[in-house]
Amino acid sequence: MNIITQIKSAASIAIEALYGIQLAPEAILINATKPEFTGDYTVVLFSFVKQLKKSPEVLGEEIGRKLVDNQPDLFTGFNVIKGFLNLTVADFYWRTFLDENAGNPDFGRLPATGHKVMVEYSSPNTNKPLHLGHLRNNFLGYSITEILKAAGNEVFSSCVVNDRGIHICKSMIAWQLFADGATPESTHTKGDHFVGEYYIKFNDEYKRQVKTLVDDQKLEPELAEKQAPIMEATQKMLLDWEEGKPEVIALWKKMNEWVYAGFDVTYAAIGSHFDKIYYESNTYLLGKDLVETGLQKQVFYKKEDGSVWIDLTADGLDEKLVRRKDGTSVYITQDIGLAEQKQKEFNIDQSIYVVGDEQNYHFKVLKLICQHLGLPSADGIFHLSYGMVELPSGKMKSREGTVVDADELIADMITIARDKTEELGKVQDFASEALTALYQTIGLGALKFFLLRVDPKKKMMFNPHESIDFHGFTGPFIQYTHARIKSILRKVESKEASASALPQTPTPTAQPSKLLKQEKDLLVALEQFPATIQEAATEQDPSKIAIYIFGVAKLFSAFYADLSIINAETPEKMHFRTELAKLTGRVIKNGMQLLGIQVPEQM
RNA sequence: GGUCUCGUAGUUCAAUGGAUAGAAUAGAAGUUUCCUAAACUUUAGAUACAGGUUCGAUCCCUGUCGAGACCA
Repeated sequence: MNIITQIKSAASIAIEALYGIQLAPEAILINATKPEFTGDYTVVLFSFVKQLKKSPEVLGEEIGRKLVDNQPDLFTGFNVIKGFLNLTVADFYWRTFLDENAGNPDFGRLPATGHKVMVEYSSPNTNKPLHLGHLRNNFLGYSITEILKAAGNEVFSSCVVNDRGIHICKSMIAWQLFADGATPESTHTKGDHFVGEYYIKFNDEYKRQVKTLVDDQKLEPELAEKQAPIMEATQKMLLDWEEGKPEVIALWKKMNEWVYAGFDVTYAAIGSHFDKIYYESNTYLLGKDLVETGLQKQVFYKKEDGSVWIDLTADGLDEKLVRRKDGTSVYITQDIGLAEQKQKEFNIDQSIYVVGDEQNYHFKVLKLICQHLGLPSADGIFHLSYGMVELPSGKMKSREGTVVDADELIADMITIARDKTEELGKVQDFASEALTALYQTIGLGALKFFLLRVDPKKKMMFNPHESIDFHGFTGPFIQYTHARIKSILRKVESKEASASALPQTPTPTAQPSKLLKQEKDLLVALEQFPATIQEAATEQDPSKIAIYIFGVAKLFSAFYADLSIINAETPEKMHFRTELAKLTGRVIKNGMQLLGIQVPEQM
């Protein structure tokens, strides 16, 4: 039981003893005490002033006195300022906490909940390479998967590959027209980039054809867009694909393979991993049966033209089409089918979709329809909606060439990491493979941390020239802190090794000294790790972890600047601080792991 | 037009209705005989505007202005 929970229940017991009124511990508000006041944690008294009919000052005095009297080994002092009861938690508590957890490699991990969760993320199109927006998606998806695991859930990650449809056909047509048999191998191009180039070629040619039709044949723009020969050919190819025409299918498979080979490289670099991959070419017909079920259950209704709809006006939305009059299904039908499939396949309680916030409406509708249909997992559908990554020039637009390519960005980050590291000149003793790995760790660490440190729900700004820093609230700062801790621990180890060669003198069990501010601040923060994981899992927000770990690293740096570990005043202090450094290093490592970021032993 | 989201230091981000609104960076000033200065310390700087609810509002409600997304 963590300290905040203990304070809540202790306060609840004290209040009942004093006033005979039962307050649920959860109803008591506990905050960390602000640094300008004495104490560690603060009970906010205002909320029960009315119920207990006493002034906040009197309440504070009485409750504070009772707490200290009841549990002198937990509370060693209190003071009341306005409506705030500041409590000082005993050194004994913090020392015990350290003793109990310094040797636990899984510190922070919560007990199993028995819940099964699926996290769907990444979901790329097979007609172009990944960009900065995908990176936010991938990092979030990976991180939330790790966080939910750490919070005790069984988690499956999945990815839905959008491998069919008109946009794929565009790349295919352009390849037929312009490639002259070129392949990624023959051009030494990464497969996804190779296919992406033909998607761009399609758009260029298409634009040209539309312009010609408008200028020369005076067609209306809308008509020209439909009648452009390249577009007509693409539409025909889509029909051929749906009919399974062998040469179209063969081309489609070949180009998709190129793209997957490219994606694999990127996924390996960023560490994305999926337990299950769904391909839309396999799943796009799912949900057709559910339309019939919905009609039978009268959740859906048929219009005169034969199209099928659901009326969501009672839920504050509008009417939504679920099957066209020609019998073809729409996007959402497939998603309903896939939701059902996931539930059947994995028996999940919760299904999380990491998808951009432009689809907020879509997922609201999806969940409502599943609920109306009575699908077992419907209430567990959760849209982890994240904001767009914006550039100083505005929104990224592939048509305008303002997308930040994922592979290029990653390569740039690694180069910057290399340059900065070489500048500092601390890694002469590294082997060259170790250096390569280090640059990758630092470069990706900087990028991942930058994208994960802000609330996913909010849109964020990325300035390619300024955003990535290696100082302050960044991944590399935290990695550096970890490297320093490891360095100290190595030194302590070698010191102990040489000391143990000498005859042992039994160390007298000295009375533990009073905790210094730097030591206690760090301990108080470390104790919050499990609670922070719980919070990040509940709110599905990795930024909670990022902010927390940064705070820990900063406290360690302050501690490190003021107090020596190896040359501590007494052996008892040296041992205590070594354990403290060990646990700090572990929290940093485990916490960064939840963000998908590695930490080096040395940098 | 309808629905929704967002406006916080120069900039990028925090803040379950609680104390004097926190960080980082950029700015100013310091710290290296001592465990890695990618660090530490000090300093200055912000809630778009106008009302309302509350003991207390960045947070809840209404309106105005501004940015964005979605649905037609």
